[in-house]
Amino acid sequence: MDESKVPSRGDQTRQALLQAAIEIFGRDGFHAASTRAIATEAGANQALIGYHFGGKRALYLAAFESIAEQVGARMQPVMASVSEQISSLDADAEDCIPVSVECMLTMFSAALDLFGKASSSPWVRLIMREQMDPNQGIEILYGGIFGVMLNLLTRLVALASGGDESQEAVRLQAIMLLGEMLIFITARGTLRQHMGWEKLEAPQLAAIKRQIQVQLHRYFDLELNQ
Amino acid sequence: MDESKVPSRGDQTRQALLQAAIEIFGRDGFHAASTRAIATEAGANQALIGYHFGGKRALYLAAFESIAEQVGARMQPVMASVSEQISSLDADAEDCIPVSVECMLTMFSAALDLFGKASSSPWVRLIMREQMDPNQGIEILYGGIFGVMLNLLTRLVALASGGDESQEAVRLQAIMLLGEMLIFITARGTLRQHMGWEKLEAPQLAAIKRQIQVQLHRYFDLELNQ
DNA sequence: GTCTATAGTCGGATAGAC
DNA sequence: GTCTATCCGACTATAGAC
Repeated sequence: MDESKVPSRGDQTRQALLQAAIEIFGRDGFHAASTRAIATEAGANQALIGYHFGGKRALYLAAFESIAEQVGARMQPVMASVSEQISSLDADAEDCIPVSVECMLTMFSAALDLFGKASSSPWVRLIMREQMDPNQGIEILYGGIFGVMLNLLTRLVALASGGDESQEAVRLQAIMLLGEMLIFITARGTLRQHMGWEKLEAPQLAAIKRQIQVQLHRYFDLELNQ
Repeated sequence: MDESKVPSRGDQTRQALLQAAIEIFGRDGFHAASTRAIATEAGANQALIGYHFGGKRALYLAAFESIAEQVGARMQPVMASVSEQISSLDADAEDCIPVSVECMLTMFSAALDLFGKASSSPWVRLIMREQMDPNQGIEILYGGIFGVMLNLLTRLVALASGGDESQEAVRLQAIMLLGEMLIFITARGTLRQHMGWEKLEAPQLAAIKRQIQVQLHRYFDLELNQ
């Protein structure tokens, strides 16, 4: 909770356990992951999980809080910037559509960089895994980042299509756009097989972003001027 | 393997275990699901899993084969019809684009009907869960139905955009279109929250299909003539 | 704070009667 | 084919020495 001091021995252990937990829980899932494996990965003793966190489940939740912090730190500045940009945007303004589309691209780009290149980053696996366990309290992330993202995207679609953000068509379109991007993060196996990509790194991410740009420009009737 | 007879007692048990396995594995994941829970759900004895399938893991794989069969039975007729339709389609023909787009809609519609149905949601959960475990043998599904679907979609995108199906942009676009549709199946929680939909049934599916149609027509520069 | 040792639980597999 | 009973490994949690 307090990062102002030199980390003590206990803090180091705590941190190592958190990092190992994200790694192992993400790789094996909650039940398949054993506290022994996590302790080994962290170079700590298994009994210390009980001491520092109270138990396996509590460590799991602590791992999500840690992730939520990191994701927030990366995405919130982008979202704030986009929010600010459109708050001063008139729906009748001439540049309304191109600016809106540009904002969408900014958001998608940031998300792809964060969740995509982070293929090395184990917490993407953990988030995706958790995605489908309705029983968990991971609304930390959904109510948080993803919800905000989707709402912002809906406003942008409304602006770019001259509609209202309460319209069914606008909201559906926003979800579809989100899906276009999310598939690159969630269906990596398909991506590897269909594109022949071994990695998801800068060149691949650039290709994806470019295609999203093409798609958005065609959809919103803009000229491609790259 | 043979559906020509009245199912024997053993076949009934086998079938009940498979269905329960899809349900429980999908709900809890492989490790968290216990053979006892599956047996109870199936109204069968736990020891029968060993007898009929050999063990927990083998039951798991059998569940996927069962899903693949059922999905294949529903999707293959549609795919065959689309395949046939485009095999007699000239890339320079005047109606090439509208026909291709129509074929895409046919595929999406069939897939949404199949996976959107409440009765198939246990499959969907199981498939999605497996999506992120790279170690599993779920090429049962990917090498099969999904691969064929994506390849067909790629050919349609190539035809409709005047490109070649080996082009990176065409293949990425096909994945993006797939993502647009899949998100409605995979992210039902988001859908409920963002659209205020309690169910995913005929009226909702119709709205989704309509928006996909709008999107495809705008993307491929067609007039909407509904 | 960290360790060793272990208590207590659970779950997959299987032997063997019917 | 189905059932009961049980073995045995693996796991989490914790008591207690340092």
